[in-house]
Amino acid sequence: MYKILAADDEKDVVSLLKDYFEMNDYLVITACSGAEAIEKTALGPDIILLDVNMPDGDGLSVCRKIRGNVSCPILFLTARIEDCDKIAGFAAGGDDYIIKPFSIDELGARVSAHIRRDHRIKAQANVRYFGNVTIDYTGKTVSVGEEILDIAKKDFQIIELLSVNCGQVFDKERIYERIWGYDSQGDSSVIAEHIRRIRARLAKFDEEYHIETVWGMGYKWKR
Amino acid sequence: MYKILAADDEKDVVSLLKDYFEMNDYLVITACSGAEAIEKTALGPDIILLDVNMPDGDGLSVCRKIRGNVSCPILFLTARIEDCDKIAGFAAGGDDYIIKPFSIDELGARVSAHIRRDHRIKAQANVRYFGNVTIDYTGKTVSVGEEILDIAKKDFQIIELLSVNCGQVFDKERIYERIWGYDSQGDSSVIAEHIRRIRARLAKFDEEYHIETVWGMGYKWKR
DNA sequence: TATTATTATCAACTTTTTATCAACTTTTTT
DNA sequence: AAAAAAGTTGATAAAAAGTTGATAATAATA
Repeated sequence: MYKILAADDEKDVVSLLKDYFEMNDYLVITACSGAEAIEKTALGPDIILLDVNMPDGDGLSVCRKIRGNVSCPILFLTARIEDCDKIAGFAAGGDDYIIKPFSIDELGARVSAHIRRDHRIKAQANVRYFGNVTIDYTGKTVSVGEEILDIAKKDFQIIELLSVNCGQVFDKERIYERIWGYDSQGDSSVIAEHIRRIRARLAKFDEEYHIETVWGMGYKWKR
Repeated sequence: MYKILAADDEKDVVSLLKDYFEMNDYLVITACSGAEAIEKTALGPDIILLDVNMPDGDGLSVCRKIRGNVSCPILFLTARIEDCDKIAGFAAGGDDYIIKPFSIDELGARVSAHIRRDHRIKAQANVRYFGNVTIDYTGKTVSVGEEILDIAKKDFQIIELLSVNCGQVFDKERIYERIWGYDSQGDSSVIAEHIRRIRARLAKFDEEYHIETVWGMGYKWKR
């Protein structure tokens, strides 16, 4: 299930987008201001629909901050053709824009195309090596030396989150948000348990721990 | 404007790459041998396209020298599928490979994806250096030389507050407000104790004090 | 120099956070 | 439907962090 972050200050537009995409099995995160949009990038959307003219701050500075947080494609929504040049100048490789009023199906088609393209690109070159441990993000496997470990889905997701952002500390709430979804209310012991199992699996073949506890702050992946 | 270093002994390939990427607003640096490629890493490319089978020296030793010079992603070009394993074994985190013959647009897409990803990662790494002391605000670590110190949460928060606002004096109440929160009622000896522990940890490996007492006023971080 | 206010140090103590385990529920596979 | 695997929960143990108060040391001031 793909996550869409839809940011627009017009409530009508947001709710239209929400209804439409939820009907099509997307998970929709909404934001009604630039600031809110920037915050919610933390939830790791697969694509961002972004109105370029929101009241707080000028559009492009919001974009720039968002670009700093995520690498997913951004689809800019604009009511003014004049903005297109500015957008084009700003947009990164995978980005695109659409002019209001737009056909919702047209938007839907583009969204799905962009997500697929982005995932395809990201699916390439998708193994990393951490000492003895090899993680294949495409094949969803973790191996120590020649040995391929049995890693359950949630466990793999945690490994993925931490190892991709190697060295960065994630507290339990953050982990919960990213993997279970932002609205679930996390029990910290759930994560502790998953971490324990991951460590147990890794330790069986590798003396390295890889997931390090940072007391009071969370966990991080060590290479 | 991004810099690409394109290294291949086949002139045709090099000029194809040069034309294509210059058309797409990249600055292209070319090299026709391993030695030349190593030299030109000094120009600080954002990505390196590297043919693994160049005549001078074996491919991987060239790679290794390049890796020693730069931290940007390397995209290996290879004509032989057999090489892929070797490459995979050598490649660092952000690297990738593509097999000849390749679609130039596919290559273009990957190059742009890799550059963006690499820049994003580098922008995230949030470290500062104070003499011997390195503070990683993302990884929540403080190190003196090679030695990573154990710093507890509150201690780290104090270090963070002071070092980010290096040179500025914070009295104890201010520190309390910022770290414990406005409503908590601070005991000055609590902070004194934390400061003591921080100093003890730093002093173990570094003669520098870094946290300076300003009599009657508070504490400040000295670089 | 004596006095006072401020800061430093230490060790005992309390609280918070994490680890571990076993039982249980849910989901997936056979 | 049964079996197996994955995921969740709560109780308890263990570890680490945080706090406190008594006392010593230090700097500023009279």
